[in-house]
Amino acid sequence: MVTRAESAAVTRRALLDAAAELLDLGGPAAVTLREVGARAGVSRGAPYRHFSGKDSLLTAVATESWQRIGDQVHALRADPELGASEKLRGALLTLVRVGRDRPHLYQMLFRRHGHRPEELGEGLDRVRRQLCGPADDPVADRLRAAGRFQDEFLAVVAGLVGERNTRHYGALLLSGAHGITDMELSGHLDPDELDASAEELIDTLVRMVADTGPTA
Amino acid sequence: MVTRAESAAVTRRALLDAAAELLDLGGPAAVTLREVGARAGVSRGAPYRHFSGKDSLLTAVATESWQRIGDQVHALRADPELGASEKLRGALLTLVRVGRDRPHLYQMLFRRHGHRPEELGEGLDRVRRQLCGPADDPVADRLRAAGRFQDEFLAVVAGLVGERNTRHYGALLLSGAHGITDMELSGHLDPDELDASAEELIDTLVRMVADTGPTA
DNA sequence: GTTCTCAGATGACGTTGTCACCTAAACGAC
DNA sequence: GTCGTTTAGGTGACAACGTCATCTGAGAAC
Repeated sequence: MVTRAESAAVTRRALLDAAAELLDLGGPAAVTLREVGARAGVSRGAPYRHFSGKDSLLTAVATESWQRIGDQVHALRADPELGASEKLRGALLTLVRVGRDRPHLYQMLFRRHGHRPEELGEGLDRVRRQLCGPADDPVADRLRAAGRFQDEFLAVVAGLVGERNTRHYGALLLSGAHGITDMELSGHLDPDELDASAEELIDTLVRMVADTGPTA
Repeated sequence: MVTRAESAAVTRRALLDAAAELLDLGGPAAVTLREVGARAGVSRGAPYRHFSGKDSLLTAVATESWQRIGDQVHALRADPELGASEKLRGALLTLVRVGRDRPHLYQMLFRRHGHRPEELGEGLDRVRRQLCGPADDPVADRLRAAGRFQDEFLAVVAGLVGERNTRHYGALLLSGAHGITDMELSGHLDPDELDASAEELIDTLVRMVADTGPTA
């Protein structure tokens, strides 16, 4: 016999997996609640028993990905065979790797929420709900998971620059790695125009911070 | 009397303006072809006479924005009262300003296209068309407009680092500014966790490049 | 055994992007 | 001027989507 809680957990897992798979294949537009339900072996309305809507489901997928990334940096931080700058390089390249392997998922990691739905006329209720509505639960979870990753990352940065500069240079390094990844994914790092493999850019960034950070 | 070409150009302009306005108000989801048509004084199907679809319309809006940004950097580059590092700082802050003033438009500037629509099963034809289909004309225009901005930007960078390093450090600076902007917009630059106003981060970045770039 | 609870199924509704078809006015050739 | 052509724009229709109200049936609580 299968308890109800067990079966619900299995379904929830299957929904998340199906959503992640469809997201990888065709981006957010390909994540149809109908198709997600079908791949999870349930019907179109079933996801609403586990998530408040499509946005919430996609946000949950992003949350799990942030947790995995945080775990990876945690493991990398504990590796005794790596030096401080190697750990930092590895942590930054983790973002690049996720971006290359799963570009649509990467986009979800940095999705914006709730920007200026101020004066939307009288219609467009659907859009307003989408922007203002579920901005409480799942988004907060995602930012919390991202915060855990940032804590791990800052611990790595602290090994390279002084305690006093960790938060500032951590933000700079993180923004830099994200920007490099995002520029590459969006096709704005044209090799004919810019001398710019992501790895070389990150190496330059790490080197500059290692040279400047501790003494600044 | 109004010639047909004039009236069509007016309509096209009105469509672009309406789309940009709706984009600012509620993001891409709020840009409805029906509402765009209504605000432009035409009907729901009229936009298809000027753009191949919704994606093409939004891409055209982004293209115009890249052109404006390129013009701004061009004007800033010609300003005789600014030093090299001030010009660079101003160019980078241009991106930050666009991101803050018009976050949804900023997202369109770096939108991805055509990622892995490989094995999408038998259904989902709509998604496949959306990913593979109009990836020829309007996207190329957008990247061309962004390239013009990059040329202007690289000319600014060349004033700070040597000719030999311009393309590499230009890519690094551009990626850095974009990453900083995008992290701020997506809520990942928590002031409690990271010591990170966008302005300070960009100042640090410019200072590091100015110290390291010319000699590397 | 009876009642409650809740995961899931189903029908329905409104909205959307997109297309096929139609209309009429500007245009070019003569 | 007239006549066919071109084309911006309007309209009807269709499928797909997110979402909700409602129903059903099986585990859980007593």
